[in-house]
Amino acid sequence: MTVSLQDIALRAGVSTKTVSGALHGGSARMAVETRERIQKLADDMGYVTNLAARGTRQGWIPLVAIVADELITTPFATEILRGLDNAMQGKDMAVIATNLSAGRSIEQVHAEVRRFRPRAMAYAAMYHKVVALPPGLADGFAVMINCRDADGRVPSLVPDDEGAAYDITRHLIARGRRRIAFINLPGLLAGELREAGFRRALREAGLDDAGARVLPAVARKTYSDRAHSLVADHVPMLLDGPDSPEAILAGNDRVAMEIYAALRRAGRDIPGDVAVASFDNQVDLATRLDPPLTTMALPHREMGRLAAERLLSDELNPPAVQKLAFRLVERQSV
Amino acid sequence: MTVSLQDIALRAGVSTKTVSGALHGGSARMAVETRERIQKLADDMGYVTNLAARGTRQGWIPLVAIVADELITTPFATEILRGLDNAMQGKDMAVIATNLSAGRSIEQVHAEVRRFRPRAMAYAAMYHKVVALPPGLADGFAVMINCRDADGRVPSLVPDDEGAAYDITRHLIARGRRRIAFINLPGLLAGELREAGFRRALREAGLDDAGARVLPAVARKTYSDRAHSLVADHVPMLLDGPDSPEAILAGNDRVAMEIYAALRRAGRDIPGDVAVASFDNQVDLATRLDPPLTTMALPHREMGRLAAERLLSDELNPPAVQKLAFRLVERQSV
DNA sequence: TTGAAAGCGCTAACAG
DNA sequence: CTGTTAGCGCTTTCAA
Repeated sequence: MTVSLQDIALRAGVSTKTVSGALHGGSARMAVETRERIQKLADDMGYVTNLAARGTRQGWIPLVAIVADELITTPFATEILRGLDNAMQGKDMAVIATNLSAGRSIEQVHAEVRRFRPRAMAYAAMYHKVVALPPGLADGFAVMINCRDADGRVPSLVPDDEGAAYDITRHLIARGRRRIAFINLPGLLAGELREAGFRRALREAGLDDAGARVLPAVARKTYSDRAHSLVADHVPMLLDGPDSPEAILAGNDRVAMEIYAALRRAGRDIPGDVAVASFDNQVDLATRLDPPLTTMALPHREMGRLAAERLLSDELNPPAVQKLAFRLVERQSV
Repeated sequence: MTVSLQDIALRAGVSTKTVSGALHGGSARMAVETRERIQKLADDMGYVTNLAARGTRQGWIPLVAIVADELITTPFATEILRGLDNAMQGKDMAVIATNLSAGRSIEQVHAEVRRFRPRAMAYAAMYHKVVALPPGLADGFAVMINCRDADGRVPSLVPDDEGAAYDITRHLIARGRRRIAFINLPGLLAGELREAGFRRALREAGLDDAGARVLPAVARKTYSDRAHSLVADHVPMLLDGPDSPEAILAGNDRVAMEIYAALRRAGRDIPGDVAVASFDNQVDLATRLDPPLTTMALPHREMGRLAAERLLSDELNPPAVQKLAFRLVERQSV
């Protein structure tokens, strides 16, 4: 049924080794005539390399595995995978992604995936977080994406949330806004870091960071898309209170969208009365809001790209935690 | 370094066959005592099955491959993959997905992927479309997802666009709306089918389908997210013209979002003055619009689930083209 | 119930 | 420059 090197060798009247060399043997010196004859023959016979067989010899299959903490379900994950995929193009590596869902521990999934003998594995998280990797797995992953190992033993790629909040806040200040409120994502590492960056920017600008209003976007302890939103309560409260804000910073673009609706209901103009800025750059949304939303784009693509590098390199002393900068995408809401 | 069956056999003082049987041999009869002793030993020694090696023997690796027409980049793709992934859970199958990007032909990618000796392959498209599979590949794919083979030789799973448009239009009519406009997606099979369903529903209700207004959402020949939108022009024109519509059907949720903005600018209430309905159910968006959007959810998850079934079955005469129903998600815009 | 040996398709090492 | 041989880790006969 399927044709093997041996079959070709038989037909060509040479040894399997010769065929192997002719087809895969890189720059091995060999009569050009023979090589071409064999390549033609292989083509005609419909030969397809058997990577599984090669794998037994090499000890690994040209496969890179991502163990994802629910990651694959989010639109952002696709950006990470895209970055990875692009970087893998031409490297002759396939990407295999597994979700860490429903009652499967990291160890279990790690072991399951390892059976395929991938070249390397990465761990990826949906939200920026700290992950406590089980002891035995310290060197089971070549890199952690969008998260970092609690023990700091595995090289990590994380977004620089603190810096991003600092940057966007400075941007708002530079545009003349001084009273800035922040409707943040509660219970998330990203939110915590962003609050720090927000306050640092205020302090540096000589604004009162002690009095700064940082409010949670939802009623739950931890932000979730489905949790009951508080935006519709917060915004009128902010507008009617003392020191009505000149700008509102949103925890993400969906929150920003709700802020738009609330401001509109209150009859305020964006950005005339109140500027709005945010984090994520969920393109579908941000470009279609009216006015289009100024927001900090997460470095997802970049993470994927760097992860690919790390996965393919054999470097011994990779950097521990690498913080990746967001990108300010200026539209018309500021 | 890595421990093999032989290593265990040596330590246990039995043959490799015995170890193989003990660890993977299903219900093969064997001294329970021996089996348990070996399993324990394997565990202690940190044994991990080598699927590549097993693969040489079986002829395939427990892997299912998706060749995707740009698919992975869209949020909907994740739904298909999720459905697939869920269905594969417990089947001990991994999913490997490859993009068909930048100058790589279907044949090329198919051959590349086949080298891994996957159990089966599927072809998936981003938009509902007809794909002309190269002659040789007719049985290279076990199933086509979100598209169908031009020659109808490969079993296909496609969304029932015609039926969905029919259903949502009937829904609008049932809610008392008679003058309905449709801002559709030009140049796409989905749009074509939906227009047919839309018109069928109008005809059946005794409404004038000849005079029905079906307008393209963008200026380009083929719809794209980035093409220049015509919504802001169409909506006022419709409202100010004769027979101002009581409902507007949108080609997708993003278009619906723009319709919301245009109606708001014109001072119309949704759904008081004009009802809005749509296709996609892009949850982030649809639930957050004000009012939340009534829309037809695409059967992506279902496609993934059914694809998994087809990929794992050896059935000889699978159904040719299977149309999957959308699901009406009622919110407050109608 | 267990063991020995062959073979899956490939590549690496060593001869010729 | 090409051929022979051995072996990767596993499963599958066929014997014991």
